[in-house]
Amino acid sequence: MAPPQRPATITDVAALAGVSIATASKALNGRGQVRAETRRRVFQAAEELSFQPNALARSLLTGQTRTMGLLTSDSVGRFGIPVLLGAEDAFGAGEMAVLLCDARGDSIREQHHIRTLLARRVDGLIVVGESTDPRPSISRDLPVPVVYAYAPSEDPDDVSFVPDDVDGAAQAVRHLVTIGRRRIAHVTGPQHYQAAQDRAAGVTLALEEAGLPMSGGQVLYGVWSQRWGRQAAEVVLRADPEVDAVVCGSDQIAAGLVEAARERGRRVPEDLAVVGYDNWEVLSTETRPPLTTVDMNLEVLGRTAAQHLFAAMDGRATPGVHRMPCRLIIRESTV
Amino acid sequence: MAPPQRPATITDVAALAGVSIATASKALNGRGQVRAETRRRVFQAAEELSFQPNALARSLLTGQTRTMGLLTSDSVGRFGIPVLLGAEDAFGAGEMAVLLCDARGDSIREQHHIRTLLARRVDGLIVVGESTDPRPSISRDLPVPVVYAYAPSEDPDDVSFVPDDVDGAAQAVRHLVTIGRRRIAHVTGPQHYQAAQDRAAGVTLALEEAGLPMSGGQVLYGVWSQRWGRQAAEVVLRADPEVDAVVCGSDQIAAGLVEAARERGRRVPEDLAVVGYDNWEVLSTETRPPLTTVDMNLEVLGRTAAQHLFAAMDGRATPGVHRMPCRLIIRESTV
DNA sequence: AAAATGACCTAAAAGGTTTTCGGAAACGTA
DNA sequence: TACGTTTCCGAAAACCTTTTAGGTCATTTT
Repeated sequence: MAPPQRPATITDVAALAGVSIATASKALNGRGQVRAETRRRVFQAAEELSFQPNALARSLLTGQTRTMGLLTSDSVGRFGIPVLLGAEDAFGAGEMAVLLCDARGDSIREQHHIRTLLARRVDGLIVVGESTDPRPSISRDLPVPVVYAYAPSEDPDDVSFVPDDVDGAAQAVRHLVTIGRRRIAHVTGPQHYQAAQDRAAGVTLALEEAGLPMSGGQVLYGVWSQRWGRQAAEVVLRADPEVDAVVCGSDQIAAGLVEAARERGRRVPEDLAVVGYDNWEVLSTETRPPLTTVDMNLEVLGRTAAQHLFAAMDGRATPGVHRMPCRLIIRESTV
Repeated sequence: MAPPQRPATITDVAALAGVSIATASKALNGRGQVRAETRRRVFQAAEELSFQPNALARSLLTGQTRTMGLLTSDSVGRFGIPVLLGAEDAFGAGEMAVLLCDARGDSIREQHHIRTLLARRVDGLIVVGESTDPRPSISRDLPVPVVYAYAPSEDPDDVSFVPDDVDGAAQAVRHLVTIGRRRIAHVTGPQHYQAAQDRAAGVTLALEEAGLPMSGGQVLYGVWSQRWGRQAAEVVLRADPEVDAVVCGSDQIAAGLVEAARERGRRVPEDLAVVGYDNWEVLSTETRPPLTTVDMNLEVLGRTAAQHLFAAMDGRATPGVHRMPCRLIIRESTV
């Protein structure tokens, strides 16, 4: 009556069904020759004992743990989560488990995590960065495949997935051109960020395509904050009072810029169209008006990285930096 | 010369050191009697082969995986992450690993995750909710201890850790009273949320303590958005034009309320002091002015939950709902 | 009737580690 | 020399599952 303290093993099942261990295993896994009646008995016994095969024993034997390590350097949140969800989707639901480690930007801690993950015999590793700046490779001498997401590896022989920021920013500009804007400025984060450089490159490229100058004559680098967005509004408006659109390097910057621009009497989007970046919904849908913004499709990126890790575990890896397309989300901040 | 394809086992180490497997194991783990010279030889062999004990085999034998499952129902982010970090801290760095599962609010998926986590023989489970509303217990008949964080279990025999929202909101009001505010309103989320009720109760309690009425006569329930904060600003100002402070149920509401109040000519904090809730830094430090807000200490909560899980794994559980203190972060939105 | 086939099942090995128990030296004591 | 003690080490069991290589029996073929 009382549920067994020790979980049931296949030995218990076999005993209850009156067969050998081997037969029980084959019946449960649908392998080998086993009579229908026998199979039924085994299943019934397993049911009765609520038997759950011990994944450790199985893994020890097969050499496959069906577990991947997810190594993040940021505090997981912003980029780690979409990768996690994507990874869960990529392998059939619950097939694969994810061991999560946060190195908190400390490479000693990272090394330590790598060691314990390997001791647990994970089948593969996904390394998620906190920015798109290239990071040192960890793949040297590792016995399992590694895929880098968001932050690419410095080693071109590794497999990396990053958002195509150049194209994302270019899409934003093309959209603004389409709706008739001609004096377009660009406000973004610190110049030393790859993301800031890429997005600036995309803006520049698309402006050249359209034969337009950059309003204010140059990209405005700053920090990734709302505060800088507010400051930048003044700079932009002073440099070119006729400016009719701004592409921002992040939704935070855009939110600040919109707020400050409205206070200075510019209507958004009528006088000034504004585009953000990240589609961070808590910001981009709550500003007034809601922001047109570039979505980096992080869930798709995460899922793709996971799928690729799966492929790499089968020995089918395609090295290099893969740039994943972004998509423009059009809301009311651009007509 | 070439590094071995197959990772080294203790058998390899023992062979290289010229001892038996048992001796090698004892030497490496510092157990049993083994001569210093022998121990040295074993360690050297292990080093040379960069031996890393197979955690699967060890777990299979000892019955301890040093792994816990973290089961979230929201999309991990907002509440799951602090708990994860706290959990990592609670067990010595890297001692314990965390298997992360997101049920995405689907109880079928949750059941499935529980099964696979048990099959992997996790030592314990932490269940993280997305609101403080009580949730169904999963502890019935589980062979491992379970601790609930943020959302308590409906079963009072389970162990739950939740923020003390009543006291958190009361702290906010007491602070406002201290700085001389006398007409205090409360704007919060949907009434059916436990969090909204608790915070409203805390505000009411503290107002009664101070012998003050609630500005507007009643709590304003709405939704947890910035948009509602903006609407609520008008309601509050119309209901009591002399209102001098508002306690908000979330930073999002507070951000919207501050923005709208300023547009209607009220200076914050001179004319109207505003307190948020959550200390969601991306919002609370970036508004103008930065928000005084209630921090739920989620990392402490997570760490405590993890420590308690550790205790429960040793059979020392203290059932019940534990309310963890919040702390008021004072910034410029209150004088 | 003997041999071959096929259907169904089982014993045993393998995977890597820890632990228990006993054995073998080396040494001191009577 | 015989015996007890201490110190160190090794054989083997245990954890639980999957798979391989046979083995047994009934049925069909020659």
